[in-house]
Amino acid sequence: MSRVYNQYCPVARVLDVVGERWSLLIVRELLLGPRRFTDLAQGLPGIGTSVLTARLKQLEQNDLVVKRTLPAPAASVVYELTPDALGLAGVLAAMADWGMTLLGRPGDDEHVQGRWLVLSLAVTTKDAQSVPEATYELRIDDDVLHIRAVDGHFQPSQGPAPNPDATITMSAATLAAIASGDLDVPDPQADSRIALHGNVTGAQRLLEAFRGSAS
Amino acid sequence: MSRVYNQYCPVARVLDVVGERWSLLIVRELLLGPRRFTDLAQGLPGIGTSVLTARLKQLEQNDLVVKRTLPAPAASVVYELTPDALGLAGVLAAMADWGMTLLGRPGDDEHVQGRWLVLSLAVTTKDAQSVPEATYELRIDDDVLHIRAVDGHFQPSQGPAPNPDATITMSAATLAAIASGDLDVPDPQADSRIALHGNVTGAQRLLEAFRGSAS
DNA sequence: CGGCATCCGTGACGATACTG
DNA sequence: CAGTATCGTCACGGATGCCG
Repeated sequence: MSRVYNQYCPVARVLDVVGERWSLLIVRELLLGPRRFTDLAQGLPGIGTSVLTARLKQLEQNDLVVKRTLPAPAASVVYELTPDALGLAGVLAAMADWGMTLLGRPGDDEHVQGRWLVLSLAVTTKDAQSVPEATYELRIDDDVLHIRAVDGHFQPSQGPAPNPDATITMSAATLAAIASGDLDVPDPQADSRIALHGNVTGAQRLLEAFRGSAS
Repeated sequence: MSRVYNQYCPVARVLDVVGERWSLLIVRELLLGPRRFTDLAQGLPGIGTSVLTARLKQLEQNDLVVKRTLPAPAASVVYELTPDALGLAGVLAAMADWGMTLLGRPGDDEHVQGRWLVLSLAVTTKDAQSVPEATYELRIDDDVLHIRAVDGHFQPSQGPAPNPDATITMSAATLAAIASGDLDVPDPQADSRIALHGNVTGAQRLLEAFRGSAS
């Protein structure tokens, strides 16, 4: 069993459960929806499969993750968060909030994945109510995910949206540039880096809400 | 330098800075005010002085902690959080919030310190506005700290209060029993475990606000 | 190929002893 | 009191191999 702090303290209890290296990043990955072992591994560059196995087992024992076998045709296994673990969303949100101020611009040898940025931007953006209620599908490099804007906040999920009102296609580097404030949201007609379809003005509002969050 | 994730992700950035073992607990200790090396060590049972030194150095390099030499008579050195680090209060609060649900009751071999509970209770209690605005001094085992109730929330700090409106004396075990919901706040006249002085009804309200937070 | 166990080198951690 | 030095142990990262 893992090292525990043996302190009767809520903060220490949290660290007992998700304080080891990689644990919270696994939760980050699963916050966008269930994932398979291999997909988790490639969303966590450098983790090593044995550590991933160990962490998933530990999270399972603490009822934060369940291993579920997909029905018939897929014949695959996915890991997903339990309702218990959804309380961790607040912790991740607080971390994303503060981490935005540390973000700067991507380093040269640094991994960049659209899902990481989208998740953090979705939970930290303060003026989500300036974005029209709709479903926005985002295609960022190889990632496909979507954001539902409802009740003045965002619900991000992985995968394509069933009925997207708008589609946004861009590279992770471009999204990083927007988040860091380096790039104003340009007129998509004039800028080949961003392609919008469907509800174009809504999509532009979404990107504008993201602009400069990491400054 | 420590292991970093090399991910352009706000959450990973936070973990790069405070993700190692003990780091966040050091921040927890300092959230109640500046502390000396030895006091930090005894607030973090099991840490080992070399690790504490290493963590303090790392936190210093990231401008989260400053080492300050106290004026004349004290001739001592304290560590305190920088304004940058105060953003971490939100992270700790979110962790305390979720950790409360994991807390249960203290284990046999578990360390219990009043300051840990008071800090978490102070930042997570939802109905702080039911407590009269005042300064409450808490003496819990060997810890002395105080809470200012203002604007419907609590500001906890270590040490005695200059002008306490009320004083509460109890053991950490008793406070744990209240937090876990095992112990209703008793009439202090009838219960020798709790001693109240000054604004007794205000102090009772404070304890009632804490009751059952960890259930 | 996805999921996981195993082995190994390196580094982080925990405990204790020691110094200014 | 405020650390540094040392050392045994454990966790991590990377690679390999097994098995459905």
